[in-house]
Amino acid sequence: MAKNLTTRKEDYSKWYNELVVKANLAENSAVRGCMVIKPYGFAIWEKMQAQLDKMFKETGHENAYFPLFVPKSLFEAEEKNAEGFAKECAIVTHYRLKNDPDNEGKLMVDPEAKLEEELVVRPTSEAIIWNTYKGWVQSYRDLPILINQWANVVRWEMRTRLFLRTSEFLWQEGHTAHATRDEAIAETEQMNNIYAEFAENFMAMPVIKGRKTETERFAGAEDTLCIEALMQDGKALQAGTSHFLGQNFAKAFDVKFASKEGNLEYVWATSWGVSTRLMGALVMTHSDDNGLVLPPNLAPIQVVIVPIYKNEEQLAQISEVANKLVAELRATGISVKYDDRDTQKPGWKFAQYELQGVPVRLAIGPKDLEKGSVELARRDTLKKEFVAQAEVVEKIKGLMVEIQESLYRKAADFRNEHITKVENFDEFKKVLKEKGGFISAHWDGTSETETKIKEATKATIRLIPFNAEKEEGSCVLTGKPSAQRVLFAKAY
RNA sequence: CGGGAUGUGGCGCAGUCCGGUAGCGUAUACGCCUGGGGGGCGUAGGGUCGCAGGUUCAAAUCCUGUCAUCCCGACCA
Repeated sequence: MAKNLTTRKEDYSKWYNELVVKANLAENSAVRGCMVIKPYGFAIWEKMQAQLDKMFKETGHENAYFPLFVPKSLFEAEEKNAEGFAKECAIVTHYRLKNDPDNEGKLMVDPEAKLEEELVVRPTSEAIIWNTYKGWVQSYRDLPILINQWANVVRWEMRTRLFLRTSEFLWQEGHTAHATRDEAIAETEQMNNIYAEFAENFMAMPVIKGRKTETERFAGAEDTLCIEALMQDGKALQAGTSHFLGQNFAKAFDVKFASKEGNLEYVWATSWGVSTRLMGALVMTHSDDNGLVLPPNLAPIQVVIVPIYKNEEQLAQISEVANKLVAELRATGISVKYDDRDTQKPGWKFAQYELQGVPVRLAIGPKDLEKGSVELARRDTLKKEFVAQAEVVEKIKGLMVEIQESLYRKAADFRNEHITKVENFDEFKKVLKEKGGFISAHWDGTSETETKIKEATKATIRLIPFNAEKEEGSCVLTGKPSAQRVLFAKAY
């Protein structure tokens, strides 16, 4: 069993940090706040990317790429957006180094190489993209523009954690331009739904869809939709956001088009994104004290086969069976690894693949050769059974679906058990402290109340859920009338 | 940026109070035995003790500064 992993109960955040490193997902780098995503972690990210990219393209989007640097004058054009990010921007001020005359062998910034205009390293790309779109749009015939980019962005964070919050992270950002308000709103909703579908069907992570309050809204947006997930420690995590930007950026960057009727109008905009933060969400949704647990739909290796042998002849016999299974499994689209390295012991391999969350493990030894069986172990339940070699491919095909569903169900049960309705503020504080999770409560709709609750409890309104029934009530803090419950939680 | 903690072979740590030849576990390399859940025995290699100053005959140890990491706040996807 995983020897050195701190348990979730002992210290959840330590467990997370250790797991990310020990499962070979990522590690800290020599650059403060920036991580190295290791091959195994990147393979999971690539699977996420591939699926999302497919979903974006199926809904008519195309990929493009915009610059890393944003001239300060462009950055500040949309004031609210600029203000929102101002405090966490990295800025390029110079373009050259030179030998330091006072310090042999060292370099210094050449003071004569100061840029006339500073460049902001993008914390998000609205500014540079809208400046570009200005040149692309003249007529309603040029619309809509449906573009996505896969990129890195930099937000100078004070406290960082692998995947959850790093100064540089990878993400995709979609930026669309539309002729009408309704069309842009529909796009915003569509993308939020795509995120939800991805989270639930591929990450096996249940999410709640809803709308952000004014305080939590994206800087520069008129409306922010989101999906929120619940982690095993009872904290919420924003897993994706989709913004209706109204005409804010069109006005800031003067992006107008001639409508069918011949009027000059500002275009309507959306932007939407998910980041490598999803990796953190994936870890914290399913994994256990033995290590990572990956849903089959995102596992880089879905099945691993470990031979158990005492000598070369045995290995040769086992490999014959194993290679046949590999071929059969691959033919059905299952990714499988036959780990016949002689440099590691079987027990070590078991532990390692468990730590790395491989959904299904097969072990084949001399006894199996006699019996025509294999030992099959499920990562999610840790249960082992012997399966006839002739039946194992069918069995695994079924398991891929079953494990995927089972992980989702388990996470959904946990999530549902951790949505608690409360009717007054004492109850609110008690539930937050003792149970955690989402708290469903009435709210009077004001930012003042939201802020007071945040200051008193550290819980914020995660979202105003879409699926909530309309229910008259009174605000949990002020007692003022409220038409709907909202979900509060402490958040990542 | 404030409060706290920690920096010692690749990794995890002891040694620091009370200055006197740098140690343990693990990992690595080699050999043999092993092989159905992180194996056993033996041998070997590997450390300017975060960095820079200072005190001292002598500093991992004491003093000053500095940097980094982690935890708790403020900020945030």
